[in-house]
Amino acid sequence: MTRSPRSRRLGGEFFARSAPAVARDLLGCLLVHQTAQGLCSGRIVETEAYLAEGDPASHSHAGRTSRNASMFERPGVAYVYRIYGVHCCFNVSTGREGRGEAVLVRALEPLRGLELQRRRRGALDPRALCSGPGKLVQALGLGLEHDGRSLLSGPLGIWCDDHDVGDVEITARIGITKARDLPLRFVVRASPFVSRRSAMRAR
DNA sequence: GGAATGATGTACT
DNA sequence: GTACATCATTCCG
Repeated sequence: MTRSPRSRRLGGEFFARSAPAVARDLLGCLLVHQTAQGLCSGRIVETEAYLAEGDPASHSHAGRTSRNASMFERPGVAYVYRIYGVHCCFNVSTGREGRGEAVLVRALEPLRGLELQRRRRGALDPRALCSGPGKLVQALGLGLEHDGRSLLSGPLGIWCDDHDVGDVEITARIGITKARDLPLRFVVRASPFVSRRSAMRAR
């Protein structure tokens, strides 16, 4: 696997596009988090788009609330929420400010800070470190305190190094009960680091 | 005030 | 494949 020497931080214009476009283009980009413990990063291999309209599965579907407020923030702001009382999921707001769109990052290929990531998650196979939305949040040291923080500057950000991800598979989203049929999940087909659950379900 | 519900992960059969 | 931990948010009365 090659790494380009040049990488650039994604700016507001990248996230200002529609959620599906952002979700697709985030594949291959690097999610990076710098803490006092060290720097951790991973290459994004699985995302899901959640829309502002016509998407009952989106947290913004019923309008703006205190929980989902970050989805309505300027594009490039983190939306982090707790799920099942146990885990947290990491999203980025997209589209026009106030619209209520976001992209959920579901899986990473761990890159830098592997030791620290293992410590946070327990001694594990690299494929088990970030292969799920709750896992990657834990591995990178993210949490609810990052909700509402901008990714455009500061210790948490997304970088692009023009890595070629190859074939992208587009499927239905995982783990939702509404709008199960919308093709809004984007997966790097060749990656062994994606979440394991299948999008295919009998209906 | 009370109850239902999850964009999950892990362990176990 | 199924069971369940665990709690903030949301919705209803």
